[in-house]
Amino acid sequence: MDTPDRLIESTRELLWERGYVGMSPKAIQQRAGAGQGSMYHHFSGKPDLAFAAITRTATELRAAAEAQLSGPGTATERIATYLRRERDVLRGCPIGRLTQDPDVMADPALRRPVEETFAWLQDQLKGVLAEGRRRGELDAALDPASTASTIVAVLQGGYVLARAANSTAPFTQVVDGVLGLLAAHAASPGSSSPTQGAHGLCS
Amino acid sequence: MDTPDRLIESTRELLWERGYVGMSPKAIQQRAGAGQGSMYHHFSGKPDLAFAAITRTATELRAAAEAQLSGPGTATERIATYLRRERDVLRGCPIGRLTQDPDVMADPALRRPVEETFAWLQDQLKGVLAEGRRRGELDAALDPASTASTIVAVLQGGYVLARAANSTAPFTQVVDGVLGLLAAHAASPGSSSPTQGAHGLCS
DNA sequence: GTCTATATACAGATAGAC
DNA sequence: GTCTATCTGTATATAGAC
Repeated sequence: MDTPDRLIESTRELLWERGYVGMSPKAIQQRAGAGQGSMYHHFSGKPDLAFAAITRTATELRAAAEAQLSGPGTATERIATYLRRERDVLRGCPIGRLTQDPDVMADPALRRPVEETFAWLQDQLKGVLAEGRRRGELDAALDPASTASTIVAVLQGGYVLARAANSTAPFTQVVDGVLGLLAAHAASPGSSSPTQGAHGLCS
Repeated sequence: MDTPDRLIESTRELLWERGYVGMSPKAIQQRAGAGQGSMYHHFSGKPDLAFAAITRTATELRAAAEAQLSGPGTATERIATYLRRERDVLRGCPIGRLTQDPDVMADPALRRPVEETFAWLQDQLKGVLAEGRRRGELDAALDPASTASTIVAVLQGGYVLARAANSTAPFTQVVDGVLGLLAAHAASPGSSSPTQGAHGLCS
């Protein structure tokens, strides 16, 4: 790995652990084993490095989600694969945490990949759910868009609860819960769906 | 409001906006209209002030939740009142955001009120759900504990999605979604509940 | 109680030698 | 490309006068 790469990886880790505000250039350099001059030769400064780090993390996250969501199996199975893949639950979501970082949200360039990643993820899930519905795997009354949002919200909230409790248990619990809900919306063979309202997993 | 109070309020705001890591003593003083010496006379330093601020915020949050959850109405109605109360959605959750703050989570004294608030909230919701079930308002198969966790996760995830999108719409959407789910678990009059698994809102 | 002075370290770079 | 100054400002206090 060359120096720019090590600097980006170092920045990614620190961004995940401490956020943009809690990360100093010095810490980036030390973790990367690079000098001051080296860092400023390859990058214009902290925002530039953060941009490279965030976009790389976002790209990886998309690639992973895409792999799991486009694998074999029913819609529900693929979503289960995605939600249950191995995660560093107690470290939190490397993209979701940036949402709380005032300096990231204040900078349009840094903010954009965060916003786009969430939009993309919701859209992917929506696509999988819509496909499941078309194939007759899922209840025709289920709304793909709001269900997708709810799944992402449960995921992000699961991280928060896990960190608050310093335990992965709440994360596992809510993920199991949302998957159970999805299972409850499997189309009953031979019966066109009943159910009420127009909301998310319930609609 | 006396000087210590103004300092605590100032700290609460900064903690909410910028987090512990992003908040300096100088900023606290300026916002409170207090001098350096004054701040260090009343508080031993940044951690001491943060502790006062966090516990105050936690206390207020509990009082508000308790008021809404113990009001009149069915279990579902009270939870709807709680979830739909006015919130500064785009500012995020003042307690939940601390979960991402490395220096808060590393300090047991600062961490405890965060952990306890989430535990308390889940327990309150669990109580309301259990009561609703006892009264026959909710499906007997619904699990109060995991449903409570899911509700809190959706709430916290809703904040994340809202901040990512810079819009309150995703928050409203997921809150409506989870309330719709709860409505779908209203005990059907005269029919003992069907449904599958043992998970959260679905169980 | 509040103010001003002082202090050490770090943040976040820039400049120029090698 | 990398290293070593150098620089301005802030972080986070402590000390002592008033």
